[in-house]
Amino acid sequence: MLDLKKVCSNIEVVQESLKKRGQDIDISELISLSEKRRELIVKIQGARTELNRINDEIKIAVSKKDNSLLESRRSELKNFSQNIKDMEKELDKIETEISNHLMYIPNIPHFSVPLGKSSEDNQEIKRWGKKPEFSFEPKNHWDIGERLGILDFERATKIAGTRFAVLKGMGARLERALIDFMLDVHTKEHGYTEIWPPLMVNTKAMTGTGQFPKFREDAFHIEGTDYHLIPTAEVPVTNLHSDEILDSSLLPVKYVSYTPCFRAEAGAAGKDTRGLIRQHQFNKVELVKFAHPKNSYDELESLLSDACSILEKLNLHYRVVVLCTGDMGFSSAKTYDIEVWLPGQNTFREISSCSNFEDFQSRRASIKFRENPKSKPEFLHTLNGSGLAVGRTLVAVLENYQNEDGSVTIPEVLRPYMGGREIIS
RNA sequence: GGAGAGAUGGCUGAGUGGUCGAAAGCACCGGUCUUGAAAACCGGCAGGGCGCUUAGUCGCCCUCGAGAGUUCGAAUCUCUCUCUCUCCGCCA
Repeated sequence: MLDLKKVCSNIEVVQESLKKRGQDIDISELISLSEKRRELIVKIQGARTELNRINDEIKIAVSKKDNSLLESRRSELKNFSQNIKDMEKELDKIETEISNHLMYIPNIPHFSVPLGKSSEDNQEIKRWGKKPEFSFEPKNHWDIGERLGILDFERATKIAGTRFAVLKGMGARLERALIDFMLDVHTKEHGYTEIWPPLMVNTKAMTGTGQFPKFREDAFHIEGTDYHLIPTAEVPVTNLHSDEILDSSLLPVKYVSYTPCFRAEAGAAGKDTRGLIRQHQFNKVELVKFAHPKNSYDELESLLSDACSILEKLNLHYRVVVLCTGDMGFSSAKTYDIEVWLPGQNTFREISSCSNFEDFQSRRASIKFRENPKSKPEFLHTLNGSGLAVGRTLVAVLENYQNEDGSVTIPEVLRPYMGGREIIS
């Protein structure tokens, strides 16, 4: 959520930034609502001052037992206070409308974000490692996995439906190994604190991080409750500190959280229907930071490098792109995507997305910090990034480490997590 | 699921219709004292919004879990909701 005051005093900047995102939102109504709000508040405050003054007279009348004065004031005030209540109802209506507007306005892109319309305009800023060379035609992960008996899509369909998978034997073990490996790296080498949160959250939490109200359709909802399956650990972990004021000496707060993620994938019909790439349920290790506004972009760079380190340890070829203004997520001010090389599909695929939300989420969820004990609380900056998407990492391992005979070599760093095993065959 | 109790500032906790945005204690911050620290003493210390001819050690307004109601006036009375705790039952 943007700051109403800032929107009103920087109308052009906001309108311009919406255009950059390819959004055609007219904010003139919001501006006039804001004007109305201010006028009404001034009126109500004046009336209340008067009301409080007359009430003080009544107190005196009561203490002096002056009943005639008391009676005359009473009838006078009854209408007066009703009038105030009516104005307050009107104000409430206006404020609801204002928030309805603000909740649907995306974040303003950081000045360093390249201008563009779609993923075509994203800019590659880094490339690490080399494409692996094969003396044979590399296969898709679903072919590799099904032949090894470690991936089963058909039976998953039977018990749930499309966009689900069953991992079996060494497949399930590899998934678990990846989770464990990632958590160990981030907690032991990068200083993140591990969090195991609820996998279902309420509407308030979903609104705090920006999923709701605009993207309600993307989440699974438990009927008859206010519980929603989390689409990412970002939601519970960021909201961990909602309605809190943190001491600035604690910043940055760094959390890592492995959770399953649930996405309805509404609007993705026909996309990535085969394989593990796009599932209704997948595992992800998520990095979340609460940072001081003055260095949140440095924190974004280190978050990105923390995520990249996992791919480097696994020796997987990848590139990093900066998302352009038109391709960025709703809440983000700047996003890097990490894309891993998938030889079976002869392409780079997103495996992590690292964003700085600045104060967009912290304003919604009310997460503040205090510079020193005497200063006013300010909104801090929130960041997060996948470190990494586990299912897609498993895909990358299968496709990059496949052998001609259909077996898959286990990357060295994972072997301790696989009981010392070197190969899946 | 059944029965009961409760929700007040960073924390503990007083407050049952007006002078209460709120006692007291703890924590924290500043000061006096001290070679330094502690103790003691003094002072400060909730969040949000609006205004301004003086942008301030400024003025005003709101907020005692949330919402609605009674009343001239609600932390205090009534109703609804949410959450927490205790006991019993059930259960991974």
